[in-house]
Amino acid sequence: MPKNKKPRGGRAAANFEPRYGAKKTSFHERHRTAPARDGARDERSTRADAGDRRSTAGYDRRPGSRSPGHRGYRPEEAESGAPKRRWTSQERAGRDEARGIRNRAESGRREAPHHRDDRGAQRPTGPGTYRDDRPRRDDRGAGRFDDRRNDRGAQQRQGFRDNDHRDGGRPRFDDRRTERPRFDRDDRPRRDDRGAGRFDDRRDDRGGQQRQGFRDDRPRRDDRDDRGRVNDRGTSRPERSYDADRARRAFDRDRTQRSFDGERERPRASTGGAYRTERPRREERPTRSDWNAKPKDAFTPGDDVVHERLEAQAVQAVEVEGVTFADLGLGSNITETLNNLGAQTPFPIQAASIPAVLEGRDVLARGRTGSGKTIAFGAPLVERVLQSQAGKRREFGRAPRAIILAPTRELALQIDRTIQPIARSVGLFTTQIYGGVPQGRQVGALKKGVDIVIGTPGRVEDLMNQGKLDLSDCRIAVLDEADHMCELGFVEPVQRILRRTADGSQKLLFSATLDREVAALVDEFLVEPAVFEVAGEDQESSTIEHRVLVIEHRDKADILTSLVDREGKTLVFARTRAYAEMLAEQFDDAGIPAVSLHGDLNQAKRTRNLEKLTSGRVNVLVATDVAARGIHVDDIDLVVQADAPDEYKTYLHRSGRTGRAGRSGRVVTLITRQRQRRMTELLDRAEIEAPFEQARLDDDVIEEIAGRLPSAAELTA
DNA sequence: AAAAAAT
Repeated sequence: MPKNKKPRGGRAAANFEPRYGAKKTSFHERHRTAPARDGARDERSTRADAGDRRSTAGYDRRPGSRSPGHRGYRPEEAESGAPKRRWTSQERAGRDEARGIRNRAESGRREAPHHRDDRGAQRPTGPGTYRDDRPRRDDRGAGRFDDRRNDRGAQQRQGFRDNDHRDGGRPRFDDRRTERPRFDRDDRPRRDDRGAGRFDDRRDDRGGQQRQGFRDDRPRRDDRDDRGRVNDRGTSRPERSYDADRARRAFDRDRTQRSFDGERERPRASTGGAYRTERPRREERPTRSDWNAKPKDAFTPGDDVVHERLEAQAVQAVEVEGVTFADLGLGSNITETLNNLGAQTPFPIQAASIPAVLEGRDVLARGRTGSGKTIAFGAPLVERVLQSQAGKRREFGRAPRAIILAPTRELALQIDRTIQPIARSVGLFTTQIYGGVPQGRQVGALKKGVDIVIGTPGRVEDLMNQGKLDLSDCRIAVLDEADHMCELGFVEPVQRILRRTADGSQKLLFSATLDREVAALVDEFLVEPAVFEVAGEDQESSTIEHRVLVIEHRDKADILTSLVDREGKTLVFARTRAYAEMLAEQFDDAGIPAVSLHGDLNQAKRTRNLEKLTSGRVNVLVATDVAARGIHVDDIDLVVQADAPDEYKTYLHRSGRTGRAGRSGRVVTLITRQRQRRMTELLDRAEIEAPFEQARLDDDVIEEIAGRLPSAAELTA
């Protein structure tokens, strides 16, 4: 029902006093209806309006209907009250469901709709008890993150050594695009899986699996590819003329700008050559005469091999020994701050990307979150902003010079906690721009003037559109978790934001699983990017132990409780918010303090719950994939996947929450028999070796994983 | 399915 059809005002209001879904009434509305009521009742009713209208509506006209302790107790309701107090179908459903749950025993007595009841109806069914009206867990204790910076720095750096991602050694980028003149750009058709693993001489076979997996995971892309190929041959060009035009315009502008952008001093042929492939690629592709008609210099040689050169650009840890941050070109204030953050000497990804960023180049880098990646882009970003402002006064209300985008609010917060001290050490200001909190403070900061914005796409775009955030002077844009930011739903806001940054702005794309998914952005926004990754970040050198438990679905709830009933910090991943919430309550009911983290919680609670795990006030956090990427909590020694992920990348990111800082970590994934095949394929794609074990509730495996029994290895040792 | 704006 459209809102404006709601009965309102005058007689209508008098007859329908408990209005459907009308939770709030304005002062004016209430007083417009006043004449239709009798005085005394009106006064009460108005007071009631200020509270929960629905819970009192319709009851107040009969004396004695609100006797204490019997809220909603109304024996006469059936005769006189019912016609006026209609329930929405949702309420009715909730009531019926609730009655069912209570075996109808109490249905006569408790008729008032409890709001929680209808939630119960929607909750996922699962083993284990689940009571809706039970008082919620205690959420007292506001969490603050602030003072952990120093620790974090150190841990981040150490974490560098562990293996966030499996695909570390493999170039995933498709170079196909490079054969196409940039003017003829359609982002989509370029992506093609073929050859994804081809350059991986170590595992040809793997490559094959990977490619397949790539398709399986993303049918959407396949569609595009298929369509794209058709388009490439010019048969259905008009189909996407709109997109193509838009992209082309943006591109052309960008391109022109950059070609003559002396200030950026982009290395062209010379450095580009360093990233050039020696062997011709794409032999499986037919020649496109229409493309060849384009001028050769429409695209640079460096472009066509960025992706392929990934592996060759892998930075070896040895190569950076003895190098200091100062050597890389960072100023003394920044260097000192990095030291205070626990970063004495650069790690490979930093050693590689810092000079490139300082040169003004666009950069693509793979490096796990919390591995020094934040510093890898953050420190040179601060340095560059500083240089670009050298000699200038920092004006009140100046527009930001750099923006960093992250996929979740928690990650944006975390990035700011690392970058803010670096920025402040040279007198620059950062601010967080993300949703779920009032705009006031953020806008206030922008008004005063901020140099570096760190945020999530939604609020950034919101403020942009409100005219409160001006990115036109933004010379550097960073995408953290760039591949994720290129997924459906994210990529469009991100593109719109990037388009509003200064012409020719420098782009930095970072992720632990950087793959061809970023091609759309790379094609539009990056110019001769330098591509880096860290050698040796593979699963063989990982400190993470992976296991898969094949279980009966009916045992799942109890097995989960059993797994989580342990000493160390445990992070449980669930696929949906509702299930995450349910599991947290289930654990709590079982006497294991647990909190949840997902998008149904308000931001205060999200922040607080995460902090509870960080601080150790609870040991169990049940989260959706909101926590899969970037979230850095020390000492998580067990990751439980209550639901198996659908994508290998998700598996890698989730499991990367443990095994940090060289510590050991365990990842256990619960699946049912039917899922074994899919799981095998996923693990293949991720190049993870994990034994599958049948497990029942009281099996030793579970005790062992939870750490209540020594493992076989520990026994023999 | 989740995330990312608020209403």
